[in-house]
Amino acid sequence: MAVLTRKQREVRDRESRILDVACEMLIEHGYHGLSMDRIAEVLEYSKGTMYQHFSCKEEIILALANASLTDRLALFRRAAAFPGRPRERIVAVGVASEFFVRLYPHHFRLEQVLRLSSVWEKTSPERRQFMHHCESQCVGCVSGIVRDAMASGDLTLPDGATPEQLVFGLWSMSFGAQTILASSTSLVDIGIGEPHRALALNQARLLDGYHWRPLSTEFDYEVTAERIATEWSADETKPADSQITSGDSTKTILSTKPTSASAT
Amino acid sequence: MAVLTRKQREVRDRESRILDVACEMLIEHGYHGLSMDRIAEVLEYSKGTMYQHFSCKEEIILALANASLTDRLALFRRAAAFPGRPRERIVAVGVASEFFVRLYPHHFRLEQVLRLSSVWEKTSPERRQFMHHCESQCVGCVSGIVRDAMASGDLTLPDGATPEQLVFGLWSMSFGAQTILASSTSLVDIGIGEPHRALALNQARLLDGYHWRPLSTEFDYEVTAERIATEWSADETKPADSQITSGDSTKTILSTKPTSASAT
DNA sequence: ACCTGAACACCGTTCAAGT
DNA sequence: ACCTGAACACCGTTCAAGT
Repeated sequence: MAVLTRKQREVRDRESRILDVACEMLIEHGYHGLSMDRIAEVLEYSKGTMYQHFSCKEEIILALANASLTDRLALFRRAAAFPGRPRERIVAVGVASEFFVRLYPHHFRLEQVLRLSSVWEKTSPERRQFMHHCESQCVGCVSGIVRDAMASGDLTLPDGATPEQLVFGLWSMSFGAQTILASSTSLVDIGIGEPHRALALNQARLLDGYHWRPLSTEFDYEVTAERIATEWSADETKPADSQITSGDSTKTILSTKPTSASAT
Repeated sequence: MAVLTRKQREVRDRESRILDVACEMLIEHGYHGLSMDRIAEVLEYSKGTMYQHFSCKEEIILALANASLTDRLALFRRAAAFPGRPRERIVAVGVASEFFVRLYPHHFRLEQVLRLSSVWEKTSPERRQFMHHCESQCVGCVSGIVRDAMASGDLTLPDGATPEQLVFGLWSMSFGAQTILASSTSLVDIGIGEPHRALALNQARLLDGYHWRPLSTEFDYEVTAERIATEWSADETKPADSQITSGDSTKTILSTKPTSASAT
């Protein structure tokens, strides 16, 4: 294996330190609080040096998002590998999503910023492609489960409907709920006390609407979700030092090692 | 009624002209393309004058969003007043949403920007409150229909579930789909050819999951949707001059006048 | 009373000059 | 070869000076 030179190590470390500081700034002061000036000032580099790592401010944001998305993909893959009936595996994906937002509470704010066309257009094709790769792989994970369900007879899609359409339903609902949630508009005064639970229940209803067996009225998926959650939580060892620098910090949860067998 | 002085008229006209130009800039060049400098330059006002109308750039964006939201509320109210069974009225709300995105294709980009905490925090309480008013009224429209369905026996919510939870499901799915759609990430290569149709079908499945009668398998809501759409389209007279200046331009569609009776 | 535009503080980005 | 920081163009916002 290639051993990095001292120089290369320095460069890599500096890059991760830039990302760490940028992430903190974004969490603390939002999009407008993130400035190249201030990152350079905190790290005591010159402004010019920043541009050797990232060609523009937007690239930093996309790099941060890609870091979280990599871990999300790992979580989704682990969920898809959950041993159980397809609908239980979908529940596992839901749990994975919840873990993800807990692990990266700031991620949805990154996505919000990146979805602004004036931001997106400034990013590099390479990083964009990586992001799309993660996204389509995540979609692929879920639509794979859908196909398994169809193969096993648990699910029969109506004429004209595709697995992707169903996945789009789950995705848009989850994405919408998380975005509404993240942007602080107090949901409580609209009457939603537990948004995460509300999301899970609505997703279950959507799948019921597709007649995906066993229906949520025939099987208690909430206990499945809790079992998966406690199982995965047990794998969380130490909270770890930094979120961005080393993907290692959360490696334990992200591995796809087999979990205990599930009830039918 | 109070007749405006010449001065007052001038001020009001100037304000609407500022909003018009700002809207164009946002559509054309995105968030970063909107600058106080350039608005002032186009309208040949001084930068200082801008701040007599809007205390900051973000206020302009929120004012634009409030203008569209006012019309959305009118559309939702008209939809809620649709004469038919509750589930048909929900379909009418869906059609209203589609009309809304056609009328204000830029609106979701405004919301995206406003949901950035660093933007939102700079806006005035008055305008924020107006936005929340519109939002909660829209939610209220829909949850009213849900309650009607419960009263008429078309819908029985499971223990612990609230009308608001169901509305949250519809809302998050719609919001998520529109946002994903608006931010250009080509959905086609994920396998979603007609996103709007996919959204409508998924919403129908969600309501089916709640056992809201008649189920989409028992009744063809697509023809209901088409009937409402053509009916409303007939009311669209002239395309009108400006979107923002006069709410009058779209008044015809937005009125809540009774429509023709619906099939059971 | 209203409007102006110079002035200020802060951006992102570049690049000639250093080491 | 790499790093620096002055310089540039462009922001949003303010406010003393005008009319």
